[in-house]
Amino acid sequence: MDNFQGDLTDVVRGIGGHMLSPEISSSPNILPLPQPSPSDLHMNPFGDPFVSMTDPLLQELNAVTNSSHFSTAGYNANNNNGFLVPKVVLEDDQIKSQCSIFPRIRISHSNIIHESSPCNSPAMSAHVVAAAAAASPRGIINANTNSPRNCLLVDGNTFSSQIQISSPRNIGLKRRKSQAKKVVCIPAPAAMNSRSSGEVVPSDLWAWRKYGQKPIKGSPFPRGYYRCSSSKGCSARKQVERSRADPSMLVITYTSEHNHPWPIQRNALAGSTRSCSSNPNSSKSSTATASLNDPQNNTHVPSSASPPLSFAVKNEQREEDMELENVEDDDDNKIAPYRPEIHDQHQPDDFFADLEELELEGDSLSMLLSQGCAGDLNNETIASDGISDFFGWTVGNNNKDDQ
DNA sequence: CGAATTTGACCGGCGC
DNA sequence: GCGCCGGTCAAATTCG
Repeated sequence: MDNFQGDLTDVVRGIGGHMLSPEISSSPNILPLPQPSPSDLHMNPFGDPFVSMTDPLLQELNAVTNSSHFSTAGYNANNNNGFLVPKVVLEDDQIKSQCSIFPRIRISHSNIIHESSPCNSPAMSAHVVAAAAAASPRGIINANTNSPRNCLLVDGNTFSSQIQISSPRNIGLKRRKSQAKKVVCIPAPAAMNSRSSGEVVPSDLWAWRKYGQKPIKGSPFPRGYYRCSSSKGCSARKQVERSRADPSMLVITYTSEHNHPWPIQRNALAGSTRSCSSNPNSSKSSTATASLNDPQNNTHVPSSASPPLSFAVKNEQREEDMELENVEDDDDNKIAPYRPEIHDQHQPDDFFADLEELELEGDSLSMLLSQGCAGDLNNETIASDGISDFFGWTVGNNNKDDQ
């Protein structure tokens, strides 16, 4: 499929394509799609669209979490609309088992719509992991959290989301030069993006310029290094690598913050990746033109079945800050504040504030999906058009916005 | 020809 | 102190 960019566009496209068929978009069973909030574009210094992106489920999650306790029960009976009651699980024990250093809160939330089906069916699972701690002395982040646990099923497709919050209790870990990091784990689209490596470079609203690539010990996949080219002097960087545990997943680590507003139009400055700005019909340098829906072109995606489309987001707290915060942070649930450097924009004071916004006003995904609903919905590649428009991602003829 | 990517070299942190 | 490793630099290459 020429329209498919083998990057984040694919992810969202996949999301939209799976989640929002025309009938779904108009179905009363669809979760309400809140209106976009201007703050959505300002709450994520990393420029990670998924960070501020709140899936519609999060709203229910919020509703549930606002209740007195988290339900650990499974799905309940359908409601009148055919929804299953979302299961919200506080999986603290699980987190503790994962990391004995930091107490964490982990919220799993899922929903099922219409009908049940295996999560590994043509699926879209959003797996959001928010962690404020660096468990590894070297700041290595394990974002291989892509197991399709909880599923939201939309018209036979599944969706799941998880929020994992980690509170830094990094006492005893030796300080190491590190920066605030945010990890996004997304399903790797077809590997057709870059010229030689074939590695997929997810695109987002920011313009990134690759400045290096290194093989990572223990991983068969190299790690690509990108810096923001949306604005000169921007220190934002990201690293893109495939998950060694699940090569079908891409782990994107955002470091530093953008020191400039979120660009209205992508690639306002030079620095947009060729793959993003090039003609989507170009077979050579267009970003991974293969689709998640096209297993034949997914050279890096297991051919068994369409992989669950999932992504995870993890916050990393500066270890320096952690240590400082440890002095005053006696509350396990209090996260050391992360202070982005975008001065003229509202930014959360801490990660929980971030999460709170994510829940309370985070409706980017919904907005995206909403726009996707309003877009061309005539086939499976549909719904992401609105999303792509929103992010300025190149989809089809949308790349005219790049100029 | 300008811009983006590639890739080897270099640098600094960390463990031993 | 040395080596390993990750991250960055910058020249060469490639592309539009």
